[in-house]
Amino acid sequence: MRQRNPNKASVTIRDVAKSSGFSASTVSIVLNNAPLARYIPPQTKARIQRAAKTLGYRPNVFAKSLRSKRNHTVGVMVFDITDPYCTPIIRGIENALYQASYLPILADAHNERGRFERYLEMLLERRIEGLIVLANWLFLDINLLADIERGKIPTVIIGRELESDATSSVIVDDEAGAYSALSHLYGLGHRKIAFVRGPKALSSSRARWRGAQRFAKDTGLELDPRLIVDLPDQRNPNVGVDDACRMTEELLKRDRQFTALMAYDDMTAFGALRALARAGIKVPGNCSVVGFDDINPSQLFVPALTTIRQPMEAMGTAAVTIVNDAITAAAENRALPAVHRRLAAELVIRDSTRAIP
Amino acid sequence: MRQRNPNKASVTIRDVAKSSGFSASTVSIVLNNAPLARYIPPQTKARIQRAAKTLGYRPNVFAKSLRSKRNHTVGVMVFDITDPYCTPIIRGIENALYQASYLPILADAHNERGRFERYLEMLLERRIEGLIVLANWLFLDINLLADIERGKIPTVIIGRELESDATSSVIVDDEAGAYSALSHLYGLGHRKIAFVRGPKALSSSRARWRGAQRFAKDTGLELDPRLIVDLPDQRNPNVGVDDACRMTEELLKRDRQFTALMAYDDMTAFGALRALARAGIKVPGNCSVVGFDDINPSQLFVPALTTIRQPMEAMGTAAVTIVNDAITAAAENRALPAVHRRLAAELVIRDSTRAIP
DNA sequence: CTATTATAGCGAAACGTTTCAATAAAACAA
DNA sequence: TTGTTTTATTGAAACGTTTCGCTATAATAG
Repeated sequence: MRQRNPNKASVTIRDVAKSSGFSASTVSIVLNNAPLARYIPPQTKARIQRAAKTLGYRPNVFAKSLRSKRNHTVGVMVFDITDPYCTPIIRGIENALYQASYLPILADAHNERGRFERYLEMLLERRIEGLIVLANWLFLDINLLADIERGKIPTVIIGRELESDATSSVIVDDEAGAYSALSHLYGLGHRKIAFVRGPKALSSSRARWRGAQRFAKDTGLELDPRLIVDLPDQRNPNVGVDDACRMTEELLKRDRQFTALMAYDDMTAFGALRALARAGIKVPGNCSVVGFDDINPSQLFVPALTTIRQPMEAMGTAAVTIVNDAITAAAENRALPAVHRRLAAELVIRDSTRAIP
Repeated sequence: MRQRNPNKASVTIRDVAKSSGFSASTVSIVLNNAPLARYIPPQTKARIQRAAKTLGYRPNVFAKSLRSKRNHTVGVMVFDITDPYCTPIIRGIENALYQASYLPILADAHNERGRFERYLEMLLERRIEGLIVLANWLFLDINLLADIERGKIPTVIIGRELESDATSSVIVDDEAGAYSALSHLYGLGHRKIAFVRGPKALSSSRARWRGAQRFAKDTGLELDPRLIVDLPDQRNPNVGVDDACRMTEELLKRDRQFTALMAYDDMTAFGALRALARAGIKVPGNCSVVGFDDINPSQLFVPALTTIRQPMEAMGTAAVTIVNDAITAAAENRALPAVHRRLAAELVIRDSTRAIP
């Protein structure tokens, strides 16, 4: 049914050649502005361009890629796109890729290892030129690393630093962020401070706690172990808020006074806010609360949440820069060592914290 | 530098052929389980499979697509990925595409027409097999439609129904949703109800208002024009909350009693909640609030927001189903008329509404 | 006037597949 | 026996590009 000439779907470079009166080679050279285009007189160029335009010529990417081995495509592997933390990072990635004329292929692992692997396979088959992994949630096993390295594709991991530093990474300075969060509370006069820490398995959780400890040591602030609770090591980010609410209630039951609460992240803070509201404790009147991340809902909340902002869009941009450099390096056959960027987090003061009267 | 044989990058089908002792044709037939594979004895198949596996053969998608004109890729054009309304829909799309072994190419128009067009061009160049447009925010001009139809690619629009119904669509039943929202408030005994309506330019805003009017007519409820305000026709969804807050304050200044407020959407509701909190009005104690959409933050809010849930994930799935059907229809050269799906929205009762004492 | 170089363009090969048409052996029918 | 069908495999062409090497003319140098 679908013969060649009769209803030929798309116009090829040879059609342009025929129509303009030049050869396919010349057309290719002109249209790509290849080095040899230097020798081609403007008149010819113009004729070819015109022909291409009137025919509506659209080069076939597959044919192109088949020869050039390039396809201007980057894989973006997310662990859970539903996580509000993800979205601004994706925005940053998307925007930077757009500037560089790359297109992102999106893969969402749904926090499942098997899915991650299947997607990785699909992406490699597609011959993506680079890969950005957004490790926004737990358990990035060691051998996942092996999976990635097998691909020999320029890769950046956002939100996690791998043990072997062969793979580039972009992370935020959790420790310094937590340090400044606690410092903020301390500056407002708070001394009895409760902590809802993140799951122990998360490296970011450990780093943030280190920051808090460091601040405490630097200033002689005492961290009361009875005011510290931990979120369980579980994998479903959606119930994180419920967990946080529960842990905060647990904390309240201990019946130990505190005037401020530092949450592992904004989601945790939301849970804490709910628990406090239920207990009739006013925020920030009776208790200040500080979060971490500055995800989108935080500014909407009543009261708007004081938090440590991760520069998420910048993280996405940074990742693209790294991957882009790696791609061009590879194209020129130069080796390029892995890059590790650690971005600063920034305190954003809103309505959920207040000085002690 | 990069000669052919020496450091040949990837293993081709001919390598498998050589290694297994059969021809490239046979290898292709076996590996794709083509019709002719019927004649190939299991032994041969096994040998070929084994060779392919040990060599780590990965078929080159470009070469494949070059012949078959198929690439198992679908464009997903979003108008603003930052909008929390988007994420669950994207999740639905991604998941459904994954089931069908398609990969999504993500494009975010940032609400800019120029960017939309550039992306559309890039996607068409990529020969995407289908296109899903997520029109989550304003101004989808008529001629955008022309742009899309020019591509002759199976397309679905989510969140908007185009005037010419040549393009398939998936929308939610805004009118019925608003009807049930108002019905809920009415059922709780509310009679003095304020409205913060959406921008007039948005068709969904008009539809929701129609739903409210219909309910009012059906029950004889009186809609006081002095309790109705409109969000301005503007294009930045991020300041939507501020606008809503301002409009609600405007409403409060009018000094007319109301016991409930129906917001255009959840974002608007957040703004209203803020204004009410500032005015010292307790929700739901002194005033009930109902939103629309059920975006992620709504359940986190204190008080958790009563709202009309859009089945966003299902909308994404539905879009993929439509596009998938269209693609297979096109592959078989059958014409398929545009499909229009209207999904039901569902009332979710949480803590921001309460019966009148 | 001849040798060189710059300019202008083209033909053909190659990228890695899939598929059509052909071939050849084996199985079967007459 | 011969002729036909089924089974098993293959060579070659085609998909639409890009690029290498070649030719041919024009300009420049000696």
